[in-house]
Amino acid sequence: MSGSVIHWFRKGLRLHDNPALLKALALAEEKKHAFYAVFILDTWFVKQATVGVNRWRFLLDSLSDLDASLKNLGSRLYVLRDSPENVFNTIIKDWNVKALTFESDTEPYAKSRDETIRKLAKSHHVEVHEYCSHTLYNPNEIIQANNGATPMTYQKFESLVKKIGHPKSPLDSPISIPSNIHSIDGKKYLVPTLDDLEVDQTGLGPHLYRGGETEALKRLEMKLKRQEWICKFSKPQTSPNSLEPSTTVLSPYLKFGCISPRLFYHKLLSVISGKKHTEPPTSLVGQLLWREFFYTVGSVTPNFDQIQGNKICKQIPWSDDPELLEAWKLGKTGYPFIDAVMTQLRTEGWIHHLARHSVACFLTRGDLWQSWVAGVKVFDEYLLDADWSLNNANWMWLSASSFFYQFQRVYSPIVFGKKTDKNGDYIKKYLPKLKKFPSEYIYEPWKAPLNIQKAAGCIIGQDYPKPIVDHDVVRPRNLERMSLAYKGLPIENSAYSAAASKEDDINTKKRKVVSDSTKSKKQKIERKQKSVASFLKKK
DNA sequence: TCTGGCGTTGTTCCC
DNA sequence: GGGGAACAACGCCAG
Repeated sequence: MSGSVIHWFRKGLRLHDNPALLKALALAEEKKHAFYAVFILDTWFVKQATVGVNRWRFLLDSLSDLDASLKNLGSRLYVLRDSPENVFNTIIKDWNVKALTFESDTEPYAKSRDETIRKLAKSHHVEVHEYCSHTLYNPNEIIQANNGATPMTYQKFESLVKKIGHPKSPLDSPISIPSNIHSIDGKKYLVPTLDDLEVDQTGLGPHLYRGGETEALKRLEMKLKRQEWICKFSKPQTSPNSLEPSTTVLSPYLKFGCISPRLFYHKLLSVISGKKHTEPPTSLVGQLLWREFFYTVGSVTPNFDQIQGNKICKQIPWSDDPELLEAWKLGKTGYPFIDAVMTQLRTEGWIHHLARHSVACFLTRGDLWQSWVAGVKVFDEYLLDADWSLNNANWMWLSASSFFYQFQRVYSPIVFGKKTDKNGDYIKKYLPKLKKFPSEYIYEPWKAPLNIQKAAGCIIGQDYPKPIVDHDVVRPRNLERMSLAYKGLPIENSAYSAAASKEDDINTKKRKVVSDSTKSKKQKIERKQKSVASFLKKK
C-alpha cells in the first residue's frame, strides 16, 4: 500500500503562493502517494483563546472556500477536530503518512505546537517540509541583516529590507492535484458550521466581509483598479469614521492567509511603477512593511504579549478596574465617538486603524489607565483580523509602552472624530439612540440642554451613559503618571494623587457625574492645576 | 560617551 | 479653512 502526503493548512488558507502546498503536491506526484489537504480545528483555540463569533464565521467561510477550490481540482479539505498532536498520532498510522508540509509560523503557541509535531513526525519517519510564506520575508533573514539585533524603529526596519531587496515573487496556484487513492469516508471531516461548533451566536453581526481566498482576490482586484487612489494612498489622510471603510479591509484576509502578502506587494508595485506615488511608511506598500516590522519584532521578543518579562515594554503600573474595562468593551463610556467605534468593532469585526488608535489610547494612557494587555484581549476576541504580532505591537505603541514614546500626544475622544465627520453621521449609524441629537452636541451629548435631550428622545444618564471619566481631568493626571512611570518612579508620588487625596479633589471621583457646565469644569481644572502647582512648589 | 535630529496618524491657537 | 508654530518632551540612532 502506497503512502500519503499531507499539507497541513493553518494560516495560509489559499492555493496561490503556497510553497508548502506545492511541495506536497510535487512529492505526491513524484512518489505516487495520495494527497490530503488537512485543517485541524485545534481544541486549544476553542478552549483557551477567546475567538468571537464573527471571526469563527470568517474562518469557516475561508475553509468552505478552500474546500470548494480543492474540489475543483478533484480533491477536498479534511477538517479534523482535536489537538494537532492527537490528530497526527492517529492519521500518521491510519492514513499511512510519509510526508507532511506546512507554512512556518512565528507565534509562540504555534512554535511549540509545530515543534511537537516535528518530533512526532520524526519518530514515525515522516519527512517534514516547512516554508515561510505568511510574511514578505523570513523574519530571521531580517534579524540577520541587522547583525542579529532586533530592529526597533520602522526606519531601521526599512533600511534593512532595502538592503535585502524586494520580496520574492508570488507562486502560481496548482493546476492539478494527484487523485486520492485511499478511501476515507466522504461524509467525515467536512467543514463544520457554527452550530456544529456550538459557538454562541448571539453576537453574530452583519455578514460584511466573507472569508476566503476567492473573496480576498476579488477584493484585491477591485482595489487595484483604483490606480490613482493607490498612488495617492496615505494612511493618515484616510478617515477612521467614514460610513464605508476608507482603506482596503484586506487585513482579515492577510491574517488568515487568504491572500499572500507577496502577491499584494507585487501587484501594488505593478500599479505604482512609472507613476508618481506615495512612499512608505504611509503608502499601501508601507502598510505591508508595518505588518512585516511587527511580525519580525514579535517573532524574537520573549513575552511579547505581556508586560512582565517583556524587555521592550515600559513597565507602567496600570490600574485594574473591571468596570471601566467593561464599559469600554461594550461601548458604554459615555463618549459617543469611542462607543461608536467599539460598537462597530463588536458587531462588524473591523474598524479603521485610526479608530483603533483612538480607543486604545482612551483605554490606556489617555483616559481609563487600564493595561494594554486587557485591550489586546478584547481586540483579539472581536477583530476579524486579530493577528498576534500586530495586535500586541500596536497596543504597546498606543499605550506608549514601546515603539512610540511621545506620550504627551493624546487623542481627544471628542475632537479627533470631528476632523473627518463633523456631523457625527458615523456616531448616529452605530449609536442610533443618539441619532436625533443635533450635530452641535453629537460628540458631547451631556452638554446638550435638557430640552434638547428630550427632543432627541435620549436623556443622558438614563438612555445613554454620562461620561465615565472626565477627559479634561484624567488627561493631565495620566500625563503626569506617564512621566513618573518613565522615570521609574511610583505613580503614588504623583502630585495629582497626593493633592487629590489631600483635598478630596476630582481625581478620586472618576465615576462622578461630569459637570454640565463647561465653565464650572474649567474652573475646577484651574483650581486643580493651582493646587498641583502649589503642591509641587512645596516639594 | 555625548548630542542633535527625528519620529506614519495630537491639540490648540493664530494668521 | 489650511498651514504652521507652540505646547512639552519621550527614546532611538547616527555621528
